[in-house]
Amino acid sequence: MPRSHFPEIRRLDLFQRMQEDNFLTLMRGSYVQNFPPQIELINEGDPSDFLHIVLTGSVELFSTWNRRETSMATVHPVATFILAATIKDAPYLMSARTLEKSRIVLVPSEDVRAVFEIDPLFAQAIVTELARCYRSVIKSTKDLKLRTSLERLANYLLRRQMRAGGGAEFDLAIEKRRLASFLGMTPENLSRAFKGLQPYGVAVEGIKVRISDQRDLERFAKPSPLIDDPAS
Amino acid sequence: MPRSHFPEIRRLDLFQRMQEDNFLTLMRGSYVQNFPPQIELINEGDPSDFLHIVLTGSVELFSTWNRRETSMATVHPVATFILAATIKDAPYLMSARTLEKSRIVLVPSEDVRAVFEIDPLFAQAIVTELARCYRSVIKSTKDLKLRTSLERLANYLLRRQMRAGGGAEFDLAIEKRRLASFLGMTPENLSRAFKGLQPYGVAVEGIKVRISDQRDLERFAKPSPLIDDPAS
DNA sequence: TCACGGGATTGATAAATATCAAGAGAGGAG
DNA sequence: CTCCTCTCTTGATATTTATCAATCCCGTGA
Repeated sequence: MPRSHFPEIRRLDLFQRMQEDNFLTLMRGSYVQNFPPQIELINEGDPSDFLHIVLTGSVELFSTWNRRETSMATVHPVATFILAATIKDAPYLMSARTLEKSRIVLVPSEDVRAVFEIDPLFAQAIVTELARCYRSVIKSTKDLKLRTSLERLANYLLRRQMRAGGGAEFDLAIEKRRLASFLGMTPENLSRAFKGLQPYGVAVEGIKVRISDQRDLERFAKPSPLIDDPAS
Repeated sequence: MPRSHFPEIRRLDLFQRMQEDNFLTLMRGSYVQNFPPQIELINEGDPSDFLHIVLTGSVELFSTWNRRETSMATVHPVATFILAATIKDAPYLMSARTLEKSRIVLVPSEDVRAVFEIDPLFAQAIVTELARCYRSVIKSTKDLKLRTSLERLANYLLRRQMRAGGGAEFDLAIEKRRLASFLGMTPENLSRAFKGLQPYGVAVEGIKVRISDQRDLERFAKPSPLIDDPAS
């Protein structure tokens, strides 16, 4: 594990405030690996041997049941995933695959748990991170249960727009088929949903989205900080 | 806050291993209150002033958006709720109302955060609890996205059955209208879903459920520990 | 340049789910 | 005990969403 990666990892909320020697302990046991696209890193149900950190590329978290599959989240650099399983020493609940060529750090779960027990600041960061993740999933559940697919898409676009800087034009971050799955619908329906948002001033061409009437779309989408604000 | 309640609270995973004086600090600042049924304890969006503990009765966690409402969970004694908001000092994401006459302990969030910072065993318990909650919501998301309403009901019944001891006959724990909302469907559809499970050996009469052909129902429901096992 | 392959779109149809309206049943209050 | 209320159920219908099949589009690589 080359030291050159330490700074960007150290900068993560999770590792920022922990003791230096504990951080080094974690890094010593870790290793970096490059993966091609579409590689399955994790299979749900497997024991959680590693905490993963995405350095470059991107990773999709997804789940399957009875030959169906659904996209749960996409992880972009630099971020960790599968923290809860690591902490609980429980099987992964989601699978993970690379979407593009990706550089991933693997931190042995055992080490994470060991350091967690002796480093109060690390423990605190873990609590904060878990609470953030928990709240984020609750928001997504509310999104799923309280909104129609059209409303979900509208709010997704507004969130994306915000994250892209707030301009009228921005790019979809992920493939449409994946977006469809993430939003809990079929690709066909996503196409139709995009059309359904045209009357509210949404135009899509490839991965380019243009919101021509912000006010109108917001009046339809009715975004709420208790569902759509990732910070709250 | 009468000392008589200390033991049952102390027995909760969250408080079991923490230092005695810290526990007493928390209890000193807390108070118990009795609420009639159908009282709104918490309104989503409010600042999280208290960690709540249900001593008796039961509490429904629910969320609303755009005049729609959905049931998120039911909390039975003895258990805490709204831990994540308390820890993050962030607004509640869910509302809470009593379902019956209930005795609730209110622990000032400030105290919880303060003790959390000085008591490693308490911090550890919080991590475990948050990880458990997180995983439980992930399971519920998978349930929602990967299964039809009929499949969700079937698996819900199997989970209930398990929790009730595994016998062929058991009681529904909650009202059907609430169950419908919890499962993400309308009460009308829940009625039809129960009928739809008759061919698999499910009979319902009021709150009594009877599973006459366990094997058959399981073959249809295809329960998975990664969705349905609360312990995993 | 052109064929290839995979995602995206479109249309037609089917299935799932919600809505609306009415009626049945059960439990609580007086 | 009886009425009243509220939930639950049922049927009819509408809406939403999925499925299937065909075609389009676009980037890739020979």
